[in-house]
Amino acid sequence: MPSVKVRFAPSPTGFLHIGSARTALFNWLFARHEQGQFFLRIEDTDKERSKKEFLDEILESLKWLGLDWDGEPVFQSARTAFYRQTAEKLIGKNLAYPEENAVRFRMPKTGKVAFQDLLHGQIEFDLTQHISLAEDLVIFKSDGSPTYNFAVVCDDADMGITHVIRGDDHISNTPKQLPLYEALGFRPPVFCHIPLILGEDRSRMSKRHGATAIREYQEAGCLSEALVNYLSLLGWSPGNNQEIIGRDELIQKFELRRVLKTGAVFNKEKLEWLNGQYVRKLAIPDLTDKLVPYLEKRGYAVSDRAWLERLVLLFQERIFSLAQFPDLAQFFFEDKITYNDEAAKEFLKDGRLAKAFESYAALLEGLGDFNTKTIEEKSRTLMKDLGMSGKEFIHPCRVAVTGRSVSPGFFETVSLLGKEKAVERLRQAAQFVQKKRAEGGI
RNA sequence: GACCCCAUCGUCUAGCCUGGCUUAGGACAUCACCCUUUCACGGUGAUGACACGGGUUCAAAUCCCGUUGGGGUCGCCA
Repeated sequence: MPSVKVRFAPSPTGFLHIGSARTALFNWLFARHEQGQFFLRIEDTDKERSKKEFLDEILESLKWLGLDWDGEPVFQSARTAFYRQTAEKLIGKNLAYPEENAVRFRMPKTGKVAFQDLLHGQIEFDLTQHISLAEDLVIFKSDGSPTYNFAVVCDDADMGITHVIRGDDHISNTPKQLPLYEALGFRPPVFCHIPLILGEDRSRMSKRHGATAIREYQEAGCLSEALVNYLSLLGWSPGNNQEIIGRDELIQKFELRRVLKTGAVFNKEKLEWLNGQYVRKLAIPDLTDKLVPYLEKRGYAVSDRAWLERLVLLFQERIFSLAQFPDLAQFFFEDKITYNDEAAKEFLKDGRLAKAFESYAALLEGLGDFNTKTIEEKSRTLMKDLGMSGKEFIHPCRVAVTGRSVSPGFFETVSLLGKEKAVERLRQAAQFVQKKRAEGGI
């Protein structure tokens, strides 16, 4: 039993597309599960459209996803001589011929081309009925470079690829490639055509459906393990009801035969949910490390690591992506806060507030220990003295201190914000409500 | 249009290969309730699907055929 050899063959004519990434993932998972090899082949025969920066981004995205490849990537642009020699052989046997500087392969004109697809079973094409198969296939362009279908066959054979796992949009390329294998005397690999990732309207996922570049997901604060988990569940499942599966477990459980034949619609909400699950599982120091770049991007520099980790702990349960963090925690970093209109309207209209804020500011100012427990105890005593309920007191105070109606636990927030800021903001709020009342209410 | 592929809740899916154990299971989303100082997390519950029509069979989501629907491909792009 020869060991499994698969490949992922991107063209550096764009970023790593989410659909391509899933194809790469299935190849990688299959190779690792079978303890085979996963190669990278760069299909850069299109001189016009191939760009170095695209290549760099694709490689970077693959690394980020954790899809490590074996050996060095093979570049088709460096193998023109090999393709040319192979084409010469065909010409020598009169199986191909030059025509206006291009070379065409004599396609068989009658009969059928059939193959066993690992997922679909027998697939066959009647050569007399399929329009695109009627013409002789161009294998070398007049600019001297090989065509896709030719280079693919030469390389897959030369690299000893045992399984070609690719999108099912390639099914129609297979009957063009098979006669080439035969003419060249190569044994064809096992083909496995997997379904595409679809957009909401069930057409192949593209930019108009939303983010398609892996990099965009990375930048939006998606965790790579969550994306890998999500992508693996698009068109495949372990067979039980398991939703959370890490990389190692994926490798262990992945079976090509369990891949579905139906295209799957990409669902952003479920990805977010899954990402949230992974965020929740992270150790605080790790999560903090991952969050720091997002803070820096916003210009929020934090020198007190211990404080930051306490803050991260407060938000770990409520963020779905890393990029949300600076927004949700904004009031911890900005000196000045502005009141959210709706929040102010709803929670800053109680006539007792000016006095309550003043008293509360004074109380906090006098506190020795500024920990959550002490703050909560003293705060509750104050509420009682003021004759206010928890809701009547806490909601307005939250708006006073954070500017919004949503935040982590109030007492934790006050504690972490620190005495100085909390007191200052409460006094400002006292002035604010007084002024508003003088003007005739909010 | 021709050729090819596909068809279970709105979405991702289990079950289909090896027909009965299925009043079709889980997850996301939605709704309700619980927890609670808000949001979120967590918990409980609800709504919700075998595209249709023929066969085969004692029995079909599961096998076969057709219809319909959707998608993909028809380049000297990859």
